[in-house]
Amino acid sequence: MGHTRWLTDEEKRAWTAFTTAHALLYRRLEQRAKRDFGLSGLQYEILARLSEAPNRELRMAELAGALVNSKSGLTYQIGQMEKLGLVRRRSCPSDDRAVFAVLTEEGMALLERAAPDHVGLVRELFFDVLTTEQVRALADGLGEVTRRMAAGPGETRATADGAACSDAGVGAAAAADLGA
Amino acid sequence: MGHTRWLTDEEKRAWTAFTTAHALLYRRLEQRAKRDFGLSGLQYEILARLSEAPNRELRMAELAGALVNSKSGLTYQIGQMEKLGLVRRRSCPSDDRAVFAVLTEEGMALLERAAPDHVGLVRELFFDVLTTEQVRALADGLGEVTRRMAAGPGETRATADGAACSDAGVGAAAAADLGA
DNA sequence: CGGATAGAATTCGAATTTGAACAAAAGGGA
DNA sequence: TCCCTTTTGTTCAAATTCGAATTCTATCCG
Repeated sequence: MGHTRWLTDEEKRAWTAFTTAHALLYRRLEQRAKRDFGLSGLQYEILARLSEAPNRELRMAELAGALVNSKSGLTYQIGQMEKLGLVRRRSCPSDDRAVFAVLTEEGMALLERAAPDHVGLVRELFFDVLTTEQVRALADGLGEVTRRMAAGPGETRATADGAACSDAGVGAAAAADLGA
Repeated sequence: MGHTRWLTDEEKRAWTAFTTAHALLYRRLEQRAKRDFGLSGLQYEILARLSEAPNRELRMAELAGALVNSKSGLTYQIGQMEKLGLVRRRSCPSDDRAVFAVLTEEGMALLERAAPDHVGLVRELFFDVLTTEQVRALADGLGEVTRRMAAGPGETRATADGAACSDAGVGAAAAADLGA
């Protein structure tokens, strides 16, 4: 309704920094991962997410939600990675509609090789530049932004479901933090 | 060299929040702009950047640098937008290699219609959720991150050049802040 | 049970993005 | 002036992404 409240100079500065920093960082990370390990940015993220998931596996929809990617896009990428042997598909016994993407040993091995570089770059370009207060502000502020958006509408809503369809108690409680 | 310094829990939280918040925000903004005005996210950004530039025009390379996009990608998009009449190309008299992308009246008019929604959404989803301290931390911290990355290596380096090739003193000193 | 509705993933064609190769022009010495 | 290197923007094919169907399954309710 009422007229628009435009951004103040500082808000504008913050917004530009936010979007630009993200774009530059993502580009750098992707270039590195591609050059040294043949991984696209999305592929790295997929490996990382799966490595942290309970059985190193996630349902397609959950994974898509976590990555904020379209379902069809994920179908495509998982297909590519399956060809490469980094991931395999497993269908769910109790729900024939569901499909799990499972990290293979090869996939895990590749992630373990790629992660140090990735994390090193993130540290160098991001965390080494920020103060602890700034890091906390980011975690808190952007965490809240994320939480609200995830709750509200939008195509990308988590499926909730939880730990149904579990394959077996293979243990392997998650993995080291190769996520970032 | 030395072994990797992995991320602390808080760093991890910050990094996830940073990437996820950006992805969710971008998606929302793009959906809106597309649905209501037929503009992709990149197209909106192009309009916004041009509207703020000295003569409502920028050289292709400068624009690509500012948007953190590839040159070829920009060529394509400017082509599309030229078809739509939102932008036109102007070549530079003093340097035959250079090409300016110029915002047309139509383009400016469309931006003026789209900007209130865009900014409104940014405010609602982002700034209304953050405290002033958090906004400052973002602006300062991520601003510094950006500055360092822009300085260092990477395909996306600004061309510096400045205000050569100016067409004429058409005035129209920039425009309102439709940027964000 | 039967039928309607919703959910999960994939398919498919169109649009976009990417990166390498290219053409054209500027700039910089010898 | 004549090369040689750099800068600019475009072109092109291949890879990726997007979104609207499509298919198949589950779930709910009478």
